[in-house]
Amino acid sequence: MAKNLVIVESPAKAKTIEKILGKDFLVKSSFGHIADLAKKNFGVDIENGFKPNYEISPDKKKVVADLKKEAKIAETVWLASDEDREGEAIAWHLYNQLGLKKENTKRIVFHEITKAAILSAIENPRDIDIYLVNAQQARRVLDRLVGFEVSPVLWRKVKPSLSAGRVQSVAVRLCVEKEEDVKKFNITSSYRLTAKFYTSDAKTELLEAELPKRLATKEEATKFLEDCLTADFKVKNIEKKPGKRTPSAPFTTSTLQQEASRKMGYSVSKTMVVAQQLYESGKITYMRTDSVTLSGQAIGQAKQMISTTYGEKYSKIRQYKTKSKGAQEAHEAIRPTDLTRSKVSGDSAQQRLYDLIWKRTIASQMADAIIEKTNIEIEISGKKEVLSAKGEVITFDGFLKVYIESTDNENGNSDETKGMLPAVAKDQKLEVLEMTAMERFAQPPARFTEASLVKKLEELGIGRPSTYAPTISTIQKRGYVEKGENEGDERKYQIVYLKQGELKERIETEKTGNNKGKLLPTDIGSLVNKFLVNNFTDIIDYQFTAKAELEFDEIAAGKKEWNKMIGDFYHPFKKRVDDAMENAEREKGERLLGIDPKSGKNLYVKIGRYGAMAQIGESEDEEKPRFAGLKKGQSIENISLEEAIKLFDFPRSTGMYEDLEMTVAIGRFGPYVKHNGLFFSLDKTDDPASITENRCIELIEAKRQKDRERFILSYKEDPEIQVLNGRWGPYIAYKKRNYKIPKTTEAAKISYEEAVKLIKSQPGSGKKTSTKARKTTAKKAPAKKTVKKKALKAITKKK
DNA sequence: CAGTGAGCGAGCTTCCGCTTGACTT
Repeated sequence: MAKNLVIVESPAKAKTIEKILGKDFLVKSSFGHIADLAKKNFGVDIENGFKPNYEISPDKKKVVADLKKEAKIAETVWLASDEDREGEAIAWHLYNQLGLKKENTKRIVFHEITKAAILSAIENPRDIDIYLVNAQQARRVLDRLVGFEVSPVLWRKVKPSLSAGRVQSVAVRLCVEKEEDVKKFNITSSYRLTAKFYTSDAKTELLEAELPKRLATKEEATKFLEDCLTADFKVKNIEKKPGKRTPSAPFTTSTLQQEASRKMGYSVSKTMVVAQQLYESGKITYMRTDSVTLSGQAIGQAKQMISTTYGEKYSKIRQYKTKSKGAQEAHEAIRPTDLTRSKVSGDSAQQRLYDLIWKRTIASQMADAIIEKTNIEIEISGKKEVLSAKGEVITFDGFLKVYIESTDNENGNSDETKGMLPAVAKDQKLEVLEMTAMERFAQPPARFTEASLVKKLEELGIGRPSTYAPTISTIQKRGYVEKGENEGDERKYQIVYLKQGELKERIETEKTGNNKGKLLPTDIGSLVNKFLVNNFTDIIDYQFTAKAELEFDEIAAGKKEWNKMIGDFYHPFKKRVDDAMENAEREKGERLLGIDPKSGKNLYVKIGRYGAMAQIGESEDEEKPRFAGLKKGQSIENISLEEAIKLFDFPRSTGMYEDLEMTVAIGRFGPYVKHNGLFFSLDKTDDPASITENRCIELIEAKRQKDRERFILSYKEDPEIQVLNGRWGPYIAYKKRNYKIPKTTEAAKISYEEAVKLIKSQPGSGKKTSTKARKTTAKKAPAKKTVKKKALKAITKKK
């Protein structure tokens, strides 16, 4: 039996630490937070100083029971959760929920998992910092109040099941406003003038130069080239300037997500899944961090590695400081646990992500790259304008030997790719090969990608490393934003050029407006944002979190009561919630498109209970209006009358199959074929307006084939029991519930008796209908809730 | 989960941060 119980947050960390501490220590994990505000009645007692009502999270009951058992028999319990606000709260909840005693409980912290750091932590225990815990309670309660007060207003005024929150609503706002900027942007064009010269009679080397300013119109560009037809060119000046480049700091969660997105095209959640795998197999340090700090041991190892592999002059020890506000720095930067390991085993995603992390870490401890910048000015006889040729030569590569950071510059600007310039002498005459004036369009602001939105949120101090990926997926799941799929449309541009003493013109095309993978606000997203901006300006203010953080800091310093802060916020806020509930206009985004030619009635588009829809006729009329949902990709803002009229062409009969009619319609989940009471989804490439009878049959047969492949076994004794192939391997399906099959048994050989045994031994999973039904029937009359609501209202009215 | 959309009124939805499994298209 171990004398000491150490509790950390992550199980992978527990394993490592147990090895370091040896047999007198049992190291267990809490798996993050163990307690949270109750879900019902806000989980906060608003009338009693916002007293939180904590309960053990349902999925942590087992963990807590286990920890309690171990704590009881341990001589000393060491609470070793992270040293930040949330970690302190975890320690406090553990203390309370496990019923620990002050005399044998110790709070310890460490920022890196090394023997020295952990032993030193054990030497220097402290008490739980209740001020820091209070700051966390304030944060938690604030988020609950904002989320659970504002969301119901949206259900009432926009659409059910929507959500609002301190973090997600700002994320949506950023996307909506970016889109407005893009729409407002005036795309102008100008002419970029470039020239190519021979630098010697041998005509072997070319010097490329550019006119620093743009020419406004085609006329101006043509005039300029005409002037050059007879001009002489001469090197006016050569200037050389030294420069350097410095490596970036080691990865944090946010910068790792950005680089993995730019270099490998990973979504932020993909990056986190792969990083977690690397972490769990001990290859990298913790992947949810806002710190750029490397441990002394890692820095030492890097120095050693770099010196032996590349030479001493490539090594430069660097300590980085975080630039992001609100960073809590409970961990190290993300780095390989062993820097001598430049490659790891694992699948290709793991190898690539590891490679990225390894290179970034090593580069961060390497010398600057030294470059020489050259600028050659070229004179045009008879003109005052001067052409400029810029070049860059790396004289010492330094960190560039292993790592080059990508940028968000999507146009691959030619400025970025400068090379070495051919040797020329001052006053040397140059022979022109060609001169080109190319029409270039101004670039509208870049829309956010998942990763660039994370970057922006981090800059604003909104959200935490553990929530960036979930936030990005929440705003997509709620339908506030979606990823663009348009790879761009063709655009023509003009070129005027000078070659072999002649002036010519031509037209070329390029792709523009590529929004693939960019976050675009949906109708719902824009509408919800409009509603929130109008009614809850301060909550979705970009500074709201930053201001709250200042107050959390005061609470953590013991200079402010946390419930006082919440009270100061809540009372005016609640007034606006009530006001919006009562007086705010319902936000439907209604737009009159025109007249439906068939009925002569008005055709509208608006947001309904289930999303964007088109409507023919008036809701107030005696005759019910006709409705049709908008297709994916259509929006209230852009849809034309013609497109909207087409939506009412469904359901449409497409023919017969097996003596039964097939109809095509557009449902909640997209277009489908209905046949014999069953539904078959159309492919993305199928157009419901023109799909043929044969194609419908094909779809039906394909689905049937797939269902057959899913099937493995059934039993004579009870045909309701089936062994099926699912996304995660074989499972047993019985009466709409699903049951796991142990990995050791072969699915195809399960006997009826075994199957029954498996079903009996498990609660089963799947449709929640049964549990939900139980819940609702067991619930008593709901009178209580409404009474309480009314009582609350009366109280607020009095004030 | 599969043709909803008004209204009657029930019951439900919802937050952020800390962590992994469990999830069954």
